[in-house]
Amino acid sequence: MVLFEKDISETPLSRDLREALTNAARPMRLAPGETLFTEQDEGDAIYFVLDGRMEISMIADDGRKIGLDVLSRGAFFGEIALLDPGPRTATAMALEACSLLMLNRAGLHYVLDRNPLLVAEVMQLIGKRMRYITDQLNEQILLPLPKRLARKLLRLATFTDCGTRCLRLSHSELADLVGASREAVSKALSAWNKQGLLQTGRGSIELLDEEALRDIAGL
Amino acid sequence: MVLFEKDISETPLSRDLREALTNAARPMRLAPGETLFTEQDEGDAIYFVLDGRMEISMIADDGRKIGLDVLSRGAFFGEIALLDPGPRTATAMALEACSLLMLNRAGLHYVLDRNPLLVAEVMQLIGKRMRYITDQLNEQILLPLPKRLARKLLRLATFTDCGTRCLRLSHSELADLVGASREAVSKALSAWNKQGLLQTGRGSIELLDEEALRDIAGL
DNA sequence: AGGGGTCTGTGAACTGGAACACATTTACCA
DNA sequence: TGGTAAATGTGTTCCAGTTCACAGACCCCT
Repeated sequence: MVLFEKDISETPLSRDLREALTNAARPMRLAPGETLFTEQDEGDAIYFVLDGRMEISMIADDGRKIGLDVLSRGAFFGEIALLDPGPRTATAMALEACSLLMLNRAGLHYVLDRNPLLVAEVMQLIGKRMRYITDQLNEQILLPLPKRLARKLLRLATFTDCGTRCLRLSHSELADLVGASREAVSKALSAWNKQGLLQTGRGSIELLDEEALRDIAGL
Repeated sequence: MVLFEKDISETPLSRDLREALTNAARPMRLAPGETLFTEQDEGDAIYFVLDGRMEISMIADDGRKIGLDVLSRGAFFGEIALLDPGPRTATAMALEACSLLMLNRAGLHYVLDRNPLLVAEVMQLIGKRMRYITDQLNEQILLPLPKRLARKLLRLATFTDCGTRCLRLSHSELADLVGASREAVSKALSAWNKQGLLQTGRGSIELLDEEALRDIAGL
């Protein structure tokens, strides 16, 4: 599929669902830079991220790449082709070494047949994903670049060992994710850098003043 | 939810599903201009359009309206709150007198409990809807106004009694639907009018040269 | 008939962000 | 320890599309 929620683990799966899925799913690993699938590929599996970061993106006709999301532990992706047989709608690539859990359609139905009570929970998960996608749609269309960027930063930042929140992405990756040019992103970031809202470094950004960023984001 | 497919009837529901839903659902009518629900409303029902046209839209913080779709016979909407309890993500209003079929969450589960074989079909329908939404997301972000507009025209045009394809929407409604200003839409339409691709009239547009439009749309 | 309201056409000015064009800086590795 | 590629900073130009500002056109209503 397409747009993803980092915090699947914050709205955790029920113990039952988690166990059922884990039993039916197959673990797998990807090397850094490895492509799992591409738009138009056939495939009917959903994947859960156990470790590492996966990048989901689409390639436009003119070659432009749109990053849809960067997923880490707890997130899932690939649900569209799982539910509706047909080509994948996006490309999934490992930004770093990743460990995934893979469940294909047969596996899903195996689980649900044996455990009909889980149907409702799965449907709710899907509903949540649809909510998320429509939110993205809005933001992309309605919000000006600074807001979109601030939101992405807040969404994607993860806690480091030293307690600060930061993210490891280049300006151009970030630009893909917010649907803007690399230059525009650079300009915004260096402005915020000067104002002390964040600290940019080659390939990484550390959030210093989340409050102010949230403010810019309109949250 | 959000973005809808006119052609649910082209990918028809199975006879079984259709019957099951019809039995569990409740028919209802809306007067022209009547609002069925608004963003933030509570509600857990999905609706099927039997007759008339429903407009689905979202209101941005700044008051701007984004039209998401205009649905007629065969389409459904409201599936997000059906699957995931929570506020509605869009507003549904009747453009004209409408006749709908309403099915709430309890109804859905009633149907699926009694008829587990339908689970797979329902999931596939949802998957299709997700495909559709992500397509829209792309188009909105990637395509320039003329392409978006031409696609909308082709998508929304319906056959009239005299065999031509036309649509009954004002320029500003159309502008909302393609995420552009009324003026920009007017300019494009009157240019195409002059070139003979279509025939504009107060509140209606008749497609004359679908081939050329498809070409502009990049299809 | 007339008159307000909603549509539609079309200009002119403005603007966010893209595209282009470089100058630096930094990492890394041969 | 240079050398090269990637990542960044910043300015300039350009353009699609918005906003603003009107002028007709058409519609319905009393």
